[in-house]
Amino acid sequence: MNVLDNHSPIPLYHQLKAFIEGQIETGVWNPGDRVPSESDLGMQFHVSRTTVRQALGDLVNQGLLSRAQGKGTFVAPPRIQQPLTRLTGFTQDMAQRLKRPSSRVLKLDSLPASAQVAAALQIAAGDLVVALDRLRLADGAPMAVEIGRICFPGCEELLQEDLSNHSLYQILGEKWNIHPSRARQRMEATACPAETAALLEIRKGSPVLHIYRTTFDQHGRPFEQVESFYRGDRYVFQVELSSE
Amino acid sequence: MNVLDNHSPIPLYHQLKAFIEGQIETGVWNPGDRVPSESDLGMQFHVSRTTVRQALGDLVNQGLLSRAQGKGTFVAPPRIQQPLTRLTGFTQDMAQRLKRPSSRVLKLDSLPASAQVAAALQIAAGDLVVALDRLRLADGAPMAVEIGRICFPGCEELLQEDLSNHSLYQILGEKWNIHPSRARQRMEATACPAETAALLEIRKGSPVLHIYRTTFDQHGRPFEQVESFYRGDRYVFQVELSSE
DNA sequence: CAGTGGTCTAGACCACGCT
DNA sequence: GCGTGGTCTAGACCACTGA
Repeated sequence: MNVLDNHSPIPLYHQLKAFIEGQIETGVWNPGDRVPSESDLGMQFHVSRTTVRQALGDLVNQGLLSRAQGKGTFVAPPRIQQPLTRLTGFTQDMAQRLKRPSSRVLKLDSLPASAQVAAALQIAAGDLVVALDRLRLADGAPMAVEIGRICFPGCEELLQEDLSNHSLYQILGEKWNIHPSRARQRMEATACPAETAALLEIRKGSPVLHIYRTTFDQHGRPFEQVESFYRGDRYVFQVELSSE
Repeated sequence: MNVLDNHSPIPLYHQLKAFIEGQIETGVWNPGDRVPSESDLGMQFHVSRTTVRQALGDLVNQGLLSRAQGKGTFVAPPRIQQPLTRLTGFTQDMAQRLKRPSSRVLKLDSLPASAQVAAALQIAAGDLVVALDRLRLADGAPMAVEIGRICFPGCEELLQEDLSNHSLYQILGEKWNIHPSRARQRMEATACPAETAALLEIRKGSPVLHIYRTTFDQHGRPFEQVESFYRGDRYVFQVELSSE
């Protein structure tokens, strides 16, 4: 039996945590098992119940254990924490769904930012931004219309890029070292406007998932504002929510 | 000065936490300020230092305070990474949007689970679940229809509860110690079916945000499967995405 | 009922940061 | 040196669970 070392500079509750983590990692204790009671652990390791509780409390916070009054302390189920929602562009999103992405560029231009876009991108209204509008297809069928406004130092060179066949995010990463790291997204169900409906090959007024996204790079700077219309009958958005 | 109530069923450290949160929310204590020392708080509120530490520890975990050995405990800077998407029920969601939530119970019954619901709740098809269908209103106007299926040991007692005037999640927490901690949500834009449209006071076929959610408690057990229809013209869903 | 975790006390000694 | 938080003890009573 592992014993705790009173003279170690490592606090007793840290040593106890390490012991418990070991028991779980090596499979001695399995998910759903009840771990020894607080008094048992205290006696076994010759520490007070308070110290045991400090160790257990930390592990509960990390999600490794869960407590139930009157019943005991249990090994928590393994964390699935692969969030369903990763920040991705259309290309990667479709790849995850096992669909072949492609694009038709509707507009690629440089124009002054509207007040709303400027606010999102933290620039002045009227500053030049790159406008990139694309029809996005999955396995050759229309999936979404994206209306993008992009702004970063040197962004006007984007106008030379081939954005029909290459992922915007891939180009930004390779040529400008800009990596999307965070995005704020607003989503609602709306009736599809006529012009967009024609591109998506649906009837005007059909339900579409209407998304506004502002995307931030690895330094927290917003570089892109996109408005998208996803066909309601073809696209399901999944998200994992947590209470913390 | 606020004093703690020894005879309240609310633990002293909870009361102390509430006091401190209040000081920060009302701006009496500001980010960067040092809060009174642990011994000071103990003397001021006539509780032991251990109890003070329990309150402070919780608040540090929530990110509201930060500690520095030898220096003191400080009000933490407001978090930038405040995820826009918290796992909440309708009641809390509306409160955050500064709208007054209310409900009309459409159905409260016990019935056998469909195959799809059973799979989500990890039970056998045909096992009894509580069916709770509600029309949800914001400031008195229809906002969403929720079709809920709930299952946990003792769930049939839910049939006695007043679910028109009380939050389901609040009741689950108070009476059964069930706390939503994680949820998986699928969302799409659909045309509203006729029956639901009548309840929402919109035309049949109007765009609605159609959501399927499975909610898990603090032990990782699924206890609820809800299908919701939110009025597209009144509800915007916000989510924060991250690349990690 | 016995056993569990939840809360709480009144101490103690230590490591750290400042002055 | 002094005040801070960090660690730890040896108790106590409570609420809850399950047999």
